[in-house]
Amino acid sequence: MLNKKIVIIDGNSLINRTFYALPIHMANKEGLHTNAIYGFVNILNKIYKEYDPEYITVAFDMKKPTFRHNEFKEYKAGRKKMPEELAEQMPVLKEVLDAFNIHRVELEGFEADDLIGTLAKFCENKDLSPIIITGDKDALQLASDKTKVLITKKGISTLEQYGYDEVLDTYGVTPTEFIDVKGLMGDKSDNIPGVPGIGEKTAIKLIKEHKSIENLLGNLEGLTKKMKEKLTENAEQAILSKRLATIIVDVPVAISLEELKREKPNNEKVIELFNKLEFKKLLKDFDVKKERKTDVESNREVNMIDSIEKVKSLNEKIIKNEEFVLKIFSDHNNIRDEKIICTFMLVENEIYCIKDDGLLLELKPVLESVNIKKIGYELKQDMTSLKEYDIKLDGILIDVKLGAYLIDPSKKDYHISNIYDEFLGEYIENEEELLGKGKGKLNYSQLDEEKLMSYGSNLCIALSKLEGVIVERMKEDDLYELYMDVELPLIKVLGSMEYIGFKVDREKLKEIGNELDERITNLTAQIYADADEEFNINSTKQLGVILFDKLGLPPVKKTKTGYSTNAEVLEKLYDKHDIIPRIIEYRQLVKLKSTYVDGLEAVINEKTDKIHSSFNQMVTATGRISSTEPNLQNIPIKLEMGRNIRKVFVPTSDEYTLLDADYSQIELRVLAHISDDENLIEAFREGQDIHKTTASKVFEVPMDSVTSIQRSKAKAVNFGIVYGISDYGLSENLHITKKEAKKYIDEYLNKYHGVKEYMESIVKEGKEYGYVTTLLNRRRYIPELKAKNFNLRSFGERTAMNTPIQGTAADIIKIAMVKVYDRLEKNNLKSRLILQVHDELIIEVHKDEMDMVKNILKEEMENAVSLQVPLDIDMNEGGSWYETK
DNA sequence: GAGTTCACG
DNA sequence: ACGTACGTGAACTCA
Repeated sequence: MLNKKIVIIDGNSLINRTFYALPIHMANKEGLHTNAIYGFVNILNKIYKEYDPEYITVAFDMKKPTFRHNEFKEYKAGRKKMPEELAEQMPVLKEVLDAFNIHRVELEGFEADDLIGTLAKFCENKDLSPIIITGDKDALQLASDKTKVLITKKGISTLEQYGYDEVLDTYGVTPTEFIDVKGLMGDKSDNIPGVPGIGEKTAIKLIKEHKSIENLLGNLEGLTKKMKEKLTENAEQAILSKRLATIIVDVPVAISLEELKREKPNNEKVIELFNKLEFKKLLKDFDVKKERKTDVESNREVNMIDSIEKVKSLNEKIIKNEEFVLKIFSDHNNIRDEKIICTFMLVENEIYCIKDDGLLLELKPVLESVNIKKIGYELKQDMTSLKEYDIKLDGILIDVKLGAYLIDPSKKDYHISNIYDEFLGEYIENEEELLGKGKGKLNYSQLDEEKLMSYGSNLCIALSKLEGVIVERMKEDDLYELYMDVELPLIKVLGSMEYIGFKVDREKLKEIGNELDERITNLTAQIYADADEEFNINSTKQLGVILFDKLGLPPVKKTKTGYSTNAEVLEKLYDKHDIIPRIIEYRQLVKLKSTYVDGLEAVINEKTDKIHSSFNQMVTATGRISSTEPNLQNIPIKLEMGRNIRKVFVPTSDEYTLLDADYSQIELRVLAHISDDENLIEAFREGQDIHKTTASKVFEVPMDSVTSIQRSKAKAVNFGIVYGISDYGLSENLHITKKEAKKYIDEYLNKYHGVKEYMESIVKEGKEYGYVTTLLNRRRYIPELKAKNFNLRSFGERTAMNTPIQGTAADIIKIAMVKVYDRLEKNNLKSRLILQVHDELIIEVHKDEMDMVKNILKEEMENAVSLQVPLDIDMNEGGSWYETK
C-alpha cells in the first residue's frame, strides 16, 4: 500500500526563488508587487495536482537569531537585505496560505530547514512519505528512500526530484555525505567559511574517498602538501562549518499530525485575495467558486399570468402595493424588431410571469404610472422593448445596475451576479453560465423553459433584495440626487436616441467605398513594388521587417513585441523612402474603408435605413457616455478625406434638417470654475480667445502680438493642463525638450495660480479620501494614488486632476440632454435629439421648428448649471452631418 | 485574448 | 532614476 504523502515547503526559500524568477513589474493596481506570490501559488497548484498530498505545511524562518548565530557570529553576515518589493509580499503570502487553510510553522531559534528536517524524520518514522519543496540545494542532505526533495529549476517551471539514489547519481556522494561536502566548500550566501581554496569539485572528490570530514582529517596521507596544509590549518573551521551546515532533525517541537492535515480552502477568502491580487487565471485553475447557498427562496413558485382574470388581479395588487420588480426578457435581435419573450414581476414577494403580449398590454397603466415604483436591471432595454407595444415605462425607477455603476464607476462590468455577490454576498448564476458566450451565445428565446423560469425568478428576488442596499449606499455617498435628477431621466433620453437612430445615405456610402477601394488597390500595388515583394501591409510585424530590415530604414521606436510603425514613427521617416508616404495614406484609407464604410454598412437597420447605435451609460470611469455598434462618437472630422464620411449621415426626410450644438471650451471653463482661478475666470467672462490668452501669459507677449505658433503651443499646454500635465507628455506632444516643456508649464502655473492650487489640492484630497468627485458628486475611486510604483502613482495623480474636469463636463451635458429632451417633448415638437458626442448634441430639427429648437438648445445648454463663468455654445445646421460646420 | 494602431472628444 | 499625457471603441494580426 502506498504511504500517505506529506508536503513540507520551505516558505522563505521558495518565495525567494519565485521572486527572482518572475518579472518584478507584476503588480496589482494598488502597486503591490505580486510576482513572488503568483509563482508560489502556481507551484502550490502543481503540487496539489501531481501529488494530492494528505498533509501539508509551510515552514518559515524567523527574523530572530538562531543557535547558528550564537555559535558563529559571522553566520549569514553581509547578507543583503530582502528587497522591499519582496518584503511587502511576505505578509500577503501568509494571508494566502491562511485562506487555503494551509498549516504554517515557525520557531524561534531555528531556521525553516531545521523544522523541515525534524518534520521529515518524524514523518518517516510514522511511515509517511515526506515531500520537501525548496529552492535550495542544502536540503538535499534530507533526501532518503522515503523523503524526496523537490528543487525548483530553470525559473519555476520544473521541479527536480531527489531521493537517496538521485543525490548519489548526481553528486557521487550520499545525502549525509553532502553535509561534509558543504562543510569543506563552505557557503557564500550563509557566510559559512569552509576550507579556503576548496570548492565544490575538490570537496566532492575528497568526501567520496573519505566519507566524512572527520575521517579525512584523521587520514591526510596521499594528499598534496598544499592540501594537507590547508586542511590542518582550517581543521577546526571545517568542523564548525559542517555543524553549521547540518540541518537539525530533532528540534524540540511538539508535532501534531492532525494540524498538518490538508484542508479545503476557504473559497470566499481565496476569491477575495485573488481578486485583490488580480490573479484571474489562478481563480480558474483552482476552480474556486462560491458555494451556492441553498436559498429556500430560489425555487419559489412562479405564478403564470395566462388569463384576463389573473392579469386583472395582478394589476390590482400592483396598484395597492405601489411598487414592483420588473424584468423583461426579449429576443433582443434588433432594436426595431424586438419580441418580448416573457415579463417577470415580483410583487409583495410573489413572482409572476407573463408571456402573452395581450395580457401584458393590460398592465400599460401601471407601467406608465408615475406613482408606481419599478425596480429593475438595465431598464433602458426594458423601455425599448415596451416601446414596440406603445408602452412608456415611467415612475420612480431604480435600475440596480445603474446604481452600482454610480457607486463605483471604475468596474469592468456590472453583471448582476457580481453585484449580488459584492453587496450581499449571495449567489446567482451569471449570464455567461446561463447563455454561454462568443459564437454559441444563446438569446433568451432559445433558453429552455425551466431555466428561464428559475433564472427569471431568481433575478427578481436578487433585484428586490439589492434595491434597498443600492439606494441606501447611493444616499450615503451623496449620489442619490445625481441618480434621481440626471442619470434616471437620462435613461429614456438615451433609449430614445437609440430608437430613433441616424438616417444614412446608403448610395453615398457605397460611392465613398468604391472610391476608397480603387485608391487602396493602386496604393497596394505601389507599396509592393517599393518593397519588391508582396506582404501583408496590415501586419505591423511584416511591415517592420520590410521597412527596417529589408529597406534598412532607421527604427525610431520599439514596442513590447518589436518595431513600432505607428503614424508618429512613419512621420519621422517621411522623406527617407517613397514607401513611407504611401503607407501613411494606405493606413488612412484602410481605416476609413474597414471601420467607417464597411463597419457602418454592416449595422444599417434594414427596416429603417438608419444606424441605431447603443449609448451606454455605465461604461466610463468619468461619467461620460459611450457609443457602440457602431461607435458614432468617433466619426472622422479632422482630415477632409475622413470628414467626407459625415456626408452619409442625413436627416430622416426632407422635412428635417440637422442641427449641431457644441459647447465651446467646456472643459477649460469647468476648470476655471472649480479652480476658482481669477485669470481664467476673467478670460472667459470677457469672451477672450482662451488659447491666445494663455499664449500671451506663457510667452509674456501682448495679446495682439501672439503668433499663430505661440497660440497653437498654448493650446497644447491647455490640453495638457486638463489631462493632468507632465513635462514629458507635453514635450512629446510638442516635439520639444522636456526642459522647455517644463518651462511652459511653470510659466502657466505661475500665471494661473488658482489652477496650480487646484492641482495640488485635488491630489491631496484624492489621497485622503480615496476618491475624487465632480460638480454633481459623481465619484471615482483612485487607489493608484497610494501606489508605491512611481508610474502608477503618477497615473493616479493625473487621473485625480482630470476626472473632476472631464466628469463635470459630462455632468453638464447630461443635464442639458435631459432638459432639451423634456422641452422638445413638452412642446410636442417633432424635432428630436439623436446624438451626443461628449460636448455636442445633434438634433434632427423639423424645418418648421428651427427657431424654437435653437432657442431651446441655447437656453438649456447654456443654463444647464450655473458656473462662475458663462457656458457658451456654437450652433450649425445642414443637410448632412458634414454640413453642420 | 493580448497587442498595436487609429478614429473621436 | 523613474518614463506617460485624460477618456473611449473597432479592426486587425498573431500566438
